[in-house]
Amino acid sequence: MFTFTLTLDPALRIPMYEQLYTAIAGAIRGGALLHGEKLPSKRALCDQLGVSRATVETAYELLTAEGYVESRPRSGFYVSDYQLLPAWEGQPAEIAAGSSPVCSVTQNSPANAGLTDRGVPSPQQPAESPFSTSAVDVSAFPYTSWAKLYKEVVYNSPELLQRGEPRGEPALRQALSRLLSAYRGVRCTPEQIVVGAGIETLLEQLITLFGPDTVYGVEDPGYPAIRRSLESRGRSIRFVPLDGAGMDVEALAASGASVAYLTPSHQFPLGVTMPATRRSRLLRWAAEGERWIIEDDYDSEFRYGVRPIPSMQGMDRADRVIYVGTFSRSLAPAIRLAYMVLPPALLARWQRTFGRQQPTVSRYEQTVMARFLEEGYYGRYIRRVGNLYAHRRQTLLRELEKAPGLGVSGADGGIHFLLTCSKRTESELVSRAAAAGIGLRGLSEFCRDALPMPSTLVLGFGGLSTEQIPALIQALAQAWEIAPET
Amino acid sequence: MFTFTLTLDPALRIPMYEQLYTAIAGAIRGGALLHGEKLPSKRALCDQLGVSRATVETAYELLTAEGYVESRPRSGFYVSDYQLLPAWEGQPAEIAAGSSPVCSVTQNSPANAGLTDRGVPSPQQPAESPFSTSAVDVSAFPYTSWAKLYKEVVYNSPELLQRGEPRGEPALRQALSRLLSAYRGVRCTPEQIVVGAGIETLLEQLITLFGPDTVYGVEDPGYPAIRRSLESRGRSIRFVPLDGAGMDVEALAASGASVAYLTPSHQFPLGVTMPATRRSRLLRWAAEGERWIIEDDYDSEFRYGVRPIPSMQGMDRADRVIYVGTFSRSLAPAIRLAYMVLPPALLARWQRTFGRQQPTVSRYEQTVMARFLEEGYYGRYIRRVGNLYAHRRQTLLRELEKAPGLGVSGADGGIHFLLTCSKRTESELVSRAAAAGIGLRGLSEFCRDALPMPSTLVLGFGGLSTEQIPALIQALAQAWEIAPET
DNA sequence: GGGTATTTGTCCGTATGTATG
DNA sequence: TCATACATACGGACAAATACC
Repeated sequence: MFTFTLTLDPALRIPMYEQLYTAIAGAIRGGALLHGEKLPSKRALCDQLGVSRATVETAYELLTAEGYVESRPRSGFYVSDYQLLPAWEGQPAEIAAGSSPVCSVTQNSPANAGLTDRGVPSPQQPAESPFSTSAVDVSAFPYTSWAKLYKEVVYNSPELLQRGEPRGEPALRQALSRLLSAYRGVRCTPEQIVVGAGIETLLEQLITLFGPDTVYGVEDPGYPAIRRSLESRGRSIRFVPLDGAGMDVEALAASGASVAYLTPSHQFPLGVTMPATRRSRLLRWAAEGERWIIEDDYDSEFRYGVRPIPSMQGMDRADRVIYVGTFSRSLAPAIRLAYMVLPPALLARWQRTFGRQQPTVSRYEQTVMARFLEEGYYGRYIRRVGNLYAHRRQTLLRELEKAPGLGVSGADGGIHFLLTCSKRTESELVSRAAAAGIGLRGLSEFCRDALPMPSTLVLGFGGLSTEQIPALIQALAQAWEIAPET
Repeated sequence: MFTFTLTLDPALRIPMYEQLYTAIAGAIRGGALLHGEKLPSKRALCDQLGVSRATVETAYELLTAEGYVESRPRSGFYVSDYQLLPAWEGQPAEIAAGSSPVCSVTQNSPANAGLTDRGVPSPQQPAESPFSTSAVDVSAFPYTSWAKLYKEVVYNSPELLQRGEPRGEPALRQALSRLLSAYRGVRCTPEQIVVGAGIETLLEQLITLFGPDTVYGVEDPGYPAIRRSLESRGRSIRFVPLDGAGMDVEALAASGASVAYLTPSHQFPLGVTMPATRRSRLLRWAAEGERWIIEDDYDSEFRYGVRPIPSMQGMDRADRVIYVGTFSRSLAPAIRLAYMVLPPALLARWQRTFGRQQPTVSRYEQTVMARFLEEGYYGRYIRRVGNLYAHRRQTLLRELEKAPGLGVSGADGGIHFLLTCSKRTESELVSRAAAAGIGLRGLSEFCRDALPMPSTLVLGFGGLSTEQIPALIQALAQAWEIAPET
């Protein structure tokens, strides 16, 4: 493939074959085409340039005669070793001059040269913290099965290359509705399910559906990504405080918000599970008016020795809950596949607004995921990773118990929890850990107005390995000077 | 017994029988109701829903007419074999929205109420039109190579399961920048490229970046999907007329728009290629203020015997052009992979707003696409399909020449063109073709204020096979009564 | 790994415009 | 004015090489 632009202008006085010759010869001299590279075939190039084959042929003949390229019959033209060519410094000036406008090598235009990755603001998250809350263990990912399914799907489903259903593949939505009904008590038909490339994509759609004047109530502390999405769309946000049972309903009602974004099954970042009574009160709040609850069930797959509480969506009798879930945490962050369950009324709105757009997820990967679910791969994988996490979590908690003055909460499920150390302030905890080379995030980073618990950190264990845990915890204990004598 | 929830809301603007019809039809399509299952009896259902029997009867009649269910007299209504129904998925989105059962929910405005086909006794609407402008020939898709690459990528790149770069895989952006430079004269670094799941997704991001008060100028006639995206986001739209060279610059300037959405290389639907002079004037308009041009190059891969004009982005010296492209038309509609090239100033904004979100395209498929490009698969495939299209187009034009009074325009590139038949009005052309079983779309469907050419149709040939062309054209000529004596 | 359809360099006939005689 | 030659550009046909299944 050429990395430079070829433009022929028949209006010029220079014959086109000569323009072409000059451009390619210049590219070879300039190093844009290296020894051994294949030129486009005569037909490909004449099609691309919109000229006849003879034009290209004449140019290639010239190049061959000059020794720039070699013809390998019935195979193609290849750039010959320029080093062995006679020196070209003495080229006539007019040819060299003619070459520059025709063949512009556009590797790096000067205007853009200064704008690299470092020139723009990048996420401030510490590079690779072992306790990152977004890390996920993918070591057990069933590569073989996934690739095998993908291959089968590609081979056997040529129709998947054509346009798909906007909401997502019927087979996947069918599988999802079964999964959600069985494991999360979600009550829905496949019709109500919408698939999208990540929760952010789905949230974008919801924001559009709700219109510009909707006021959103979000958890404080809560998910920064949600706030960012709402802010970038210019929406009004109310930061609603939490208590030990989750979002404060009175505060929510007083806030004037009409859409509440919740993580009831394992609140992020506090980790509390919302009890049924609070859920009922929130549902009642929603049922009282044109109000909606977005239930983000981002990490319900992993529970440790506690009974799961069914989703709020399943308790809802007023059709005010939008259930949202994702495979990014249960399978792998790179799997951009999320889903939401829309109440009928919203579904109709969705159809009006997005019912003609193509889905944002590859039909191939949707179908692979459908089979991954239907054929039990997913269930087996979740159990396996769940055991990994359970073991890791147990090791972690046991090690943390050894150090005095540490408290753990929110560890009933998911892959993060809160760690409190009353002996130091939060910023001390963070900075001392950083000095020891361990990136940590304080709870206050997730708070807007409220700071419910002092000296608290948010620790993820999705990216840890069991072996490194004792050393890590000991390092932390030492950094915080709370280690027991060894 | 239904396994899904039926909720009728008399407060909605949609007639209750239609709500009922939509719910059941959707359930059948989605697979919640399977072949052979018995629907509740009319009496049972009307009692259960608290509606009159006439409501249920009308809904059941609709379902029967559409072929979803079959009435077995004195026994009940049974779900018919959905597999045997005409393929709904392949329908062009705009047609599907008007007539397909799922989307009829969305067509509930009084103005459109009469437009649904429930009054039509014919059991099914025309299958996908052979002349659909969104159809793409995927018969030559290299399944084996794609699957092989995917497998290799999955096996050899475990890191792809982790979070990726928000803009997209560096390898892909590198390959794209090379491709765009070589074939479209786009001047950019890989850093400026952003990858997303379809042009709509990228446009959504641009709409967010430009803020709520930006006024958009779109081509009239033009792309309905673009208007819909802008409308659903509540943006101000100005419909700017075209002349033979593309968008009217004076009208654009007078409209007060600050962002222009253009398809310069093969205007949709007119098919005209914007000449360099018009491009310069538009670029000057943009350079004069805080203005932007979105250059949608959806179609540029296929050209027939004409020299390509490099992209406007490549001519732009003021960094006001956002270049947008997609693989949905060149590879397959289901490949949800589009890209845009952001000018440095916009890139910084993009980073601030979206720089932390995960990309919307699977890292696996991104990497597969990168190798697909780098290793020459893409180039070979494009040439192959291009030859297919060229042959098909030639057959088509030759057949059309046989019939007197037909005029073709905009056929220099892409996979659609305009057909004019001065002997009849546009609606006559459409309705007579429909009566002959051939779905066609008139140019006026794409017009908002302007109707530049009378008696003109927009024909796509991506979904045709060469063999069927003569018969199809003959059928059209007969339907229009312009056939020469045989 | 083997079979087949496509691609590819090459050769060749043709058309058009221009210069020459 | 006409004939000839040449430069440039276009496209069909052939057999080997290659890509795809």
